[in-house]
Amino acid sequence: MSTFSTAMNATSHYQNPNPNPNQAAYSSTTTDQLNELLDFELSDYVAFDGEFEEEISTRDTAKRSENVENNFNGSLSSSTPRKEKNLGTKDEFRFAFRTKSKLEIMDDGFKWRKYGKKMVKNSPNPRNYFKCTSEGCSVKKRVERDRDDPNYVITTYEGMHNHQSPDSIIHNQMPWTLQPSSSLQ
DNA sequence: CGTGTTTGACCAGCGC
DNA sequence: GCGCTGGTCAAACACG
Repeated sequence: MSTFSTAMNATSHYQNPNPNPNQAAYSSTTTDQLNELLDFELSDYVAFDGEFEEEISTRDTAKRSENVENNFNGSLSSSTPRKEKNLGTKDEFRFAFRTKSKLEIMDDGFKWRKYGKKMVKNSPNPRNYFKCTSEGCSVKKRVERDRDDPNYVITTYEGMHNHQSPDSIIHNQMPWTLQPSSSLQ
């Protein structure tokens, strides 16, 4: 495992979970503020570079601690590491975080098109696959419920947006503001 | 009719 | 080589 960061408990400095280099930093909003605005809790997020490709959801069940509340806490690696297929370039950015939400679909300001849904091993919950619908933007995200705690939703972003969030342009809001979206599914 | 979702089929990587 | 698994495709479908 190489570099990754867990910053959930650090509400003071907060990185943009939406890997978009076009976006400015929005340091003025805290998770508390978000939690008030939104009906979910951004409980954990993990950014990892190209070398750290192990998926959260592939954590070995047998190795799982009963203390789920520790979240990932730097121990995301699975005991059965599975080499993932090349993401195209090693520069491909991946980013996962976990939110406490009743809704699986977060409106993060970008427009997503669902292109797949799959039951995955070791999880009773299906995984949903989304692509950014913006032309020329190949960012993908995966959304699934935490098998340990169905109250949590695990979202994994893959790639960088090459455009601005339509929502941030129109409403000048945080481009990565995650909002439960009742309009989707 | 246009847009987005659903879902079964298909493909590639990996372990045995 | 074969089976398992995760990821993607695309036709069919639903909905406004």
